[in-house]
Amino acid sequence: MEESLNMAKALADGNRMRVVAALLRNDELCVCQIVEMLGLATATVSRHMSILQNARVVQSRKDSRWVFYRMTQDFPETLKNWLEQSLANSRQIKADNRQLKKILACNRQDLCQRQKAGRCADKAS
Amino acid sequence: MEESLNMAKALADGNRMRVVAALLRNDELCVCQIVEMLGLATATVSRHMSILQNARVVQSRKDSRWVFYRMTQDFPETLKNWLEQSLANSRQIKADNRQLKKILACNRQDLCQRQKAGRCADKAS
DNA sequence: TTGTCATTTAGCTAAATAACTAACTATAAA
DNA sequence: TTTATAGTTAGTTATTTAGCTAAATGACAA
Repeated sequence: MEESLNMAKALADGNRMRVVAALLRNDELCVCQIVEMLGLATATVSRHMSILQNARVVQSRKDSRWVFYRMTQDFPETLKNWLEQSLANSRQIKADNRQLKKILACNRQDLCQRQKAGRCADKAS
Repeated sequence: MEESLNMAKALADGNRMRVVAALLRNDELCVCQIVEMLGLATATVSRHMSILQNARVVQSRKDSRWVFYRMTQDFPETLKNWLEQSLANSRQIKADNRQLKKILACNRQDLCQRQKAGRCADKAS
């Protein structure tokens, strides 16, 4: 039960659920992009991502200074189906997807640097 | 997202997950039977059940003094599938199922009365 | 090497949660 | 109507968790 329980716990947080929803649509996201989407401190996001990773919901790949996260390959199809169905009509998730489009259009380096003050997405709009 | 999140939170507790696993196999269980299975105080179990009910995971039916819980009809099939698959090999869940057989063989009234001291399942073994 | 940048880890605080006991509600039996 | 019984609700306490800032790590650039 421990594994399933960890997975349920990993999903039982609004911010982590938003990240998972985003990764179900977006293949791969960089920490700074997730930070931008959630509007939380980088350290907080990092901690969320490590919870998701420990639960084997996501996996990470390091590319020079950036860390990218994606869903694990063995994330249960059944759970994926549930999330896709149940989140399809969520205002929050729809808004996140819209914002992500803007975020993905930004230069990552600029994004990271602006996370000490302004917002890329704001600038892009 | 709120609904899905509440459902995930409802499942993100070991004791509640055990109850759900039990209800996936047992159609309907009385509070005192769940108390016996989990080995927690009645009040604690009652609170867990109300969390599951608020999340629309379970529903209740009152029969004179007893309250029976079962899965809601609209509990997502996808989630049910995930739980069945991922919990199939859990030691804990298997042990619970074995114990439930003994519990279901007990007289409910005796069970309730003995919950102030001994254990029906112990007596039955 | 030294400095810079993206992320993680550590340490702290405030809020949420699970457990218990005790008090309450509702049903049924005496 | 009183008394007993099965569950729920309230109130308390201890643990867990999410958030922050600041310090540490690891990779690249000068």
